[in-house]
Amino acid sequence: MPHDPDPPPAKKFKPGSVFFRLDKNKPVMLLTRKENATSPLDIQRKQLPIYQAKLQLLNQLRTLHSAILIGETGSGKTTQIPQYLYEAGIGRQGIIAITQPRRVAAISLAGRVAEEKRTQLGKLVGYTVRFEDVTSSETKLKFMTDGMLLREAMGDPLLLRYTVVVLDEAHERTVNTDVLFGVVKTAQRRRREFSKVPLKVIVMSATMDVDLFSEYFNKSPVLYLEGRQHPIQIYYTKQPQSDYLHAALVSIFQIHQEAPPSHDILVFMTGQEEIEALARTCRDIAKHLPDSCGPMVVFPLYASLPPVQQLRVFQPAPKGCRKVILSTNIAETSVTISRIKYVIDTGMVKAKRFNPGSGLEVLAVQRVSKAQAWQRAGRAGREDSGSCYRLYTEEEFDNLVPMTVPEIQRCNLAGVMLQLTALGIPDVMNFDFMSKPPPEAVHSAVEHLELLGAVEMKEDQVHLTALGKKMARFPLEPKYAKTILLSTNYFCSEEILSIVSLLSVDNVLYNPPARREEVLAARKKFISSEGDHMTLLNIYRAFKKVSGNKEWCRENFVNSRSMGLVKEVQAQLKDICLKLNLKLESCGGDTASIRRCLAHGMFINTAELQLDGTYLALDTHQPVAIHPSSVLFQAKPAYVVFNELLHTSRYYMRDLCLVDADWLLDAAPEYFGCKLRTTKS
DNA sequence: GTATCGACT
Repeated sequence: MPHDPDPPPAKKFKPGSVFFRLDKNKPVMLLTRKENATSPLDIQRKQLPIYQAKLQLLNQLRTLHSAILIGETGSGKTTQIPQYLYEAGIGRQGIIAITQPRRVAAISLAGRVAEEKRTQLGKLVGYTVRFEDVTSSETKLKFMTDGMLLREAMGDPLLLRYTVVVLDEAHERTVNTDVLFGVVKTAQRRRREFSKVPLKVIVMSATMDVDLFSEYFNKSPVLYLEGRQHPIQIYYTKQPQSDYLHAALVSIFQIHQEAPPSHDILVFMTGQEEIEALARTCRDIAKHLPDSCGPMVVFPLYASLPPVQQLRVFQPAPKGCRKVILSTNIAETSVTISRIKYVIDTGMVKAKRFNPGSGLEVLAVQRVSKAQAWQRAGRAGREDSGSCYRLYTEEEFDNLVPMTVPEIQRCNLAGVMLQLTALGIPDVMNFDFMSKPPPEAVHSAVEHLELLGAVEMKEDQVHLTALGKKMARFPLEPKYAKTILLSTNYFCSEEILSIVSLLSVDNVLYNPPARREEVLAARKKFISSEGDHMTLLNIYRAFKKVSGNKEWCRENFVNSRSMGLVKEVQAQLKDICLKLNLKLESCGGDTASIRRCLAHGMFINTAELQLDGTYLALDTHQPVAIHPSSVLFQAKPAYVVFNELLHTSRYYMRDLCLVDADWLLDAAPEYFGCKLRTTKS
């Protein structure tokens, strides 16, 4: 298909190369691309690029223990390979698992494959994600989130129910996928040692960075598949841009003035605030454009946006009107929008970094990696050829790091280390990670688990305690699991379950900066002088009182979808408590019991008011401050425990609870022995 | 007197 790129509408750009994801010099199994969406399913299946390689692929996969499969989205690899294996009788003794980093992907892929197999979802083809298990004893092709397979591995480290594990989207390098790499590799080796049914591992990835995968899985062969990516013309700026927001604004309107109105624009930016600000600016400018230009609709897109507003980005713009979507990296992988013709890439992203020394995560705006820039560009070529405008020079692009640092190397490892220990991995400190996290991060995670009483060190080996074994049952950060287990001592498990559920769900509260006054007024009636935990609990109680009424949620700036999730999490945690034979009680209005329990569970995060009015974190002696979003911001309590430290302009404590010094001493007498001012003087 | 990218059990 000859490709004639559109002329660049923005004069200050210069064209780069046309973007094809696959390296043409590598051996590729397939070539042509046919498409006919109206044909029956079985014909559609045969028209997928992968079909022509079916026999070749099966011959290889039949004999290999591990394989790396490289292929673009659209090659059909995720839906077809599991079916090919099943139809060829490979792995029939057990289940073929296909893991995904995201729930929606697992669910929709299972639906698609069930349709192709003409069976009811949940029979031959099923899926398992948190809160939803659509499988049965007949299920042979099981789509699941990688977090779910990890959970299953805790009860069955050899994964004996499975004969094949397909790890999809491996290039995303999520924490769970990275841990799973090690878990399946270990299971595969041990099953061979114990002469069990072999476990076949197939790693599927979109990138060309295959050496690492291949090397890790015992030098397994790499198979390449042609995708169906449409060509995308890349443009770079001629000069470096000092202000990417301004550059984005100019580019949007240059495209708007020159391109046909049916061509939608997707702009990648870093966060909610700048997206909302640019959206306002765009709408203002669009109002004052000459009639020749045509109207424009601008939609922000980010994760904390309420669901109703998120759905708007999928509606086609009215005829003659251009759609512009300003998005965070949510549109890189998680949300796919059709009819995008132009991508504008600021080259920036907001991402977590981890400082193993302080044990703190920092959220910082930084440059994207090359792989991420290609991923963004690819969003312009899903149905047809497209263009990507990079708001940086080709030289700047060349200087980007090739790959985003895997998340496992920039996150807090406490949960991961507890999980690995609970899996019975013998030497977790030296776990065979594909990309090793910094040793300091591993050490501080194990120390944290020791302080919580989840593990003990014996002869340089990490051993799970009885408490740790219980903690690992909860799908929570270890400190929250500990707090739940403690709550029976304070007769307030019901309340703690609610609080922990609220804390473990993101974006429970919606805070649009433009409506700040309204938000504050609405929050006022829930505020507790005892801190943020109690305030959250008040909001949750009010939410339940109105049975989750959506109107109430909107009026009170509460995210109803997140609150629904809170309820599901709470039910799941309660279920685990019952299985552990914990006694669940409510303390009613006795909030001191709740705060006592929080003090005990989170004593590592204690801050003490100093004589000069500042606060000191007692574990690190780090000066800290109360975050202005806390309900205790104006107050000066002598002692607080907090959920997390946020490092921005200062070290801010977030989610605070007022506590008594005595409670802390009771909770950890040795730890606080001479730490508290009240005991020192 | 501050800002929360994105997933998952």
